[in-house]
Amino acid sequence: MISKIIEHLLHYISLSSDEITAISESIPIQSFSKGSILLKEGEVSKHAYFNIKGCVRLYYLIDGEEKTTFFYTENQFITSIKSFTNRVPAHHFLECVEDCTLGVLSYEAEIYLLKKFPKFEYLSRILLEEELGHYQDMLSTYITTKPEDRYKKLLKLNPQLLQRIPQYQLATFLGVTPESLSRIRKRIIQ
Amino acid sequence: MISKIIEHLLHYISLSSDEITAISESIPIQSFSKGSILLKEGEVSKHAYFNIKGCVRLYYLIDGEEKTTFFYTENQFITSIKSFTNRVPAHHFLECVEDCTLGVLSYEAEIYLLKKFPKFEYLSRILLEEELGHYQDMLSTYITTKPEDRYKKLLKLNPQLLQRIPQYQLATFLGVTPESLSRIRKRIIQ
DNA sequence: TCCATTTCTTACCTTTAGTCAATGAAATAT
DNA sequence: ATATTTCATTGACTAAAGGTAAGAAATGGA
Repeated sequence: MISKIIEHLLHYISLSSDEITAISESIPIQSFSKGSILLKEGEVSKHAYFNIKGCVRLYYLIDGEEKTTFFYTENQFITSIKSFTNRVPAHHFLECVEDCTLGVLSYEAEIYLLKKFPKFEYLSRILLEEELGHYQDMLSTYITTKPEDRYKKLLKLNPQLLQRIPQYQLATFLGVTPESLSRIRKRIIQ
Repeated sequence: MISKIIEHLLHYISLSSDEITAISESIPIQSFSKGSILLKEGEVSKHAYFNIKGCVRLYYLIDGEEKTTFFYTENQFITSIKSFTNRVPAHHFLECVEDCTLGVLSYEAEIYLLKKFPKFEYLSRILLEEELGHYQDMLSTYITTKPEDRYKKLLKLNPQLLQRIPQYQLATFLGVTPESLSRIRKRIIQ
């Protein structure tokens, strides 16, 4: 089977067989069981990941409470960009919410790929532009809507996600406590 | 005087005199008076900007209310990335909060620069990585803190900004109404 | 300088979220 | 299968934010 990663990248760029080989060899595919920690607070992120299957969440540990700020699902790149590119400790955790199949790109492999195939600079730029667009949208959504609206939006645009993650993780992702999300759900149904 | 833009870019990359000339010619410097609208909701963003002097805010018009989601100050790039790169209408406005001096990069000029100097792909990637890092941090801050904490943080880390922008714009940026920000300020002082 | 406009503050009341504790449901492990 | 732990809901109370309206302060022109 042609890798899911290659398939995804072909949406953005054409790839020679050399390039496909290099990518396949540089980004090994690994399985992680539910609950696996990909990155701990205080560690320097050594890998970026491409999510082939499963769900990974990004969370902060603040006063003993986990605050989820992102869920990565199929066909998304998972990067703790500041830690990964600047080699500084991360302030968050990455955890598999489900059993996951991920492409694993080490820092060294990224450097190698970018050096060997300058074309990948273009690809990186395009992917980053897309990712940045998502983040601009998300930040705007946070500033301009209330938790209830964000829940409704998620319910409408991404109902499958709600089936995959526990509600207490969703709650902090929406910016409220689990109790409040429970009340929001109650309010909406009636 | 060497352009502020060149000066800024030299933090990331070395530039030949050819490259400096190309950048200088592709990114003309323009003045905008306070209140100027750089981008309207519904328009396709035709320019990216580099902020040499002044302050530009990004805001949404929602049910007749302006909700500010970003303030761009000196040495920041201003891009409505989704609209600019995908040639689709923006959902927000860009407005000068002060008299501004901006470098203006048209879509065509960006294409030209990237084509003529492949090295700029690298530069773009680095700048985007940095920008994405900021957005990841901001999103996290929004999810994990309350408005009062965000105000205190801004007061500590960027007190000058508070002197430059009206409080009702700051309020929506913090995710509250102007009245609530007024109450937060009162709470803190006492 | 004065007037008009804009911005900020305050008061009152309503709505929503946070906190803490208890209970019930669901998932997990042995 | 049962026991244990984890998760979701609910209630009672507290804290914070929203809505509305009025007035004070600041700003900007003419």
